[in-house]
Amino acid sequence: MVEYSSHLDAVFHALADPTRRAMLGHLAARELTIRELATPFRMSFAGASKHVRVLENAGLVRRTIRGRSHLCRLDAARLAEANAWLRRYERFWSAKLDALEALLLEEDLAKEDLAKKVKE
Amino acid sequence: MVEYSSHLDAVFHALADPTRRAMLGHLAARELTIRELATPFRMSFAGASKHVRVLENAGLVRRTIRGRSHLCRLDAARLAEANAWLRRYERFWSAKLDALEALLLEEDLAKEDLAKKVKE
DNA sequence: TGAATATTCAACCATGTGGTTTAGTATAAG
DNA sequence: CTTATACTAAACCACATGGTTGAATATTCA
Repeated sequence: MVEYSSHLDAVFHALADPTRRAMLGHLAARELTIRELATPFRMSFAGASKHVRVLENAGLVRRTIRGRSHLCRLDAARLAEANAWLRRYERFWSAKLDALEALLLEEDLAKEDLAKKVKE
Repeated sequence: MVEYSSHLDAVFHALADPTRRAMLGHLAARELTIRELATPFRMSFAGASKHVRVLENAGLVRRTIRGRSHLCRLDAARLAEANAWLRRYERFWSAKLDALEALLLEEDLAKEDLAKKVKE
């Protein structure tokens, strides 16, 4: 097991993987079992289970064992810590906030286009 | 060199190391050369230089070569992107639960899943 | 010119990471 | 009791990471 000197090490490491970020996204909707978390991904169940463990070790996910199922729920406290760290640099980007908002808007529009494409 | 599917992969990975976070902290005060960035740390100069490279590849630092010195400055745009990602979970740590925000988050997640499907 | 400085590059090492497969442990259901 | 389900554990693999050292390159200074 890796020892982290700061929560931020573990949290940012956990967030640096798209599978794990997507898992957090799904947990934002509701609590999910390991199997439910694993299903959307094209990887072995054991592999997905290891990703959940990384999220759990980073304190981003809490697990409740209920019978043979492990129910996972999001715990956002560590996300708040990461956000607090990032916000210390806010003055460096707030000057260009309009540009960022424009960029995010464009990304949203791109996603909408993708949604349209899939429907077709 | 690692290929990242999203900026967030590279940015969060860069932030997951305390040396690199400290370097960003120093760059928040003023522009610094590689040597100035390296000095505070108990590691070889080449080692520190590699950390700067990671920050640069993540788009967090811009380099200007000036004679034999490489001047580095913070570029916060990618930090803003990371912050924007984190803030989508804000409702989970800020007590106020805004129904509209929750709805928007769920919509965003649906779009992301679609984007992933299209990539595959 | 020659020496010192600032930096990268290349090779190397130990350990970490994301992934797999196979086996093992509980628990639930027939 | 037996079988299916949910999950972890362990062993393994290829490759990335963080670190080192030593040599190479470019620039400045005396």
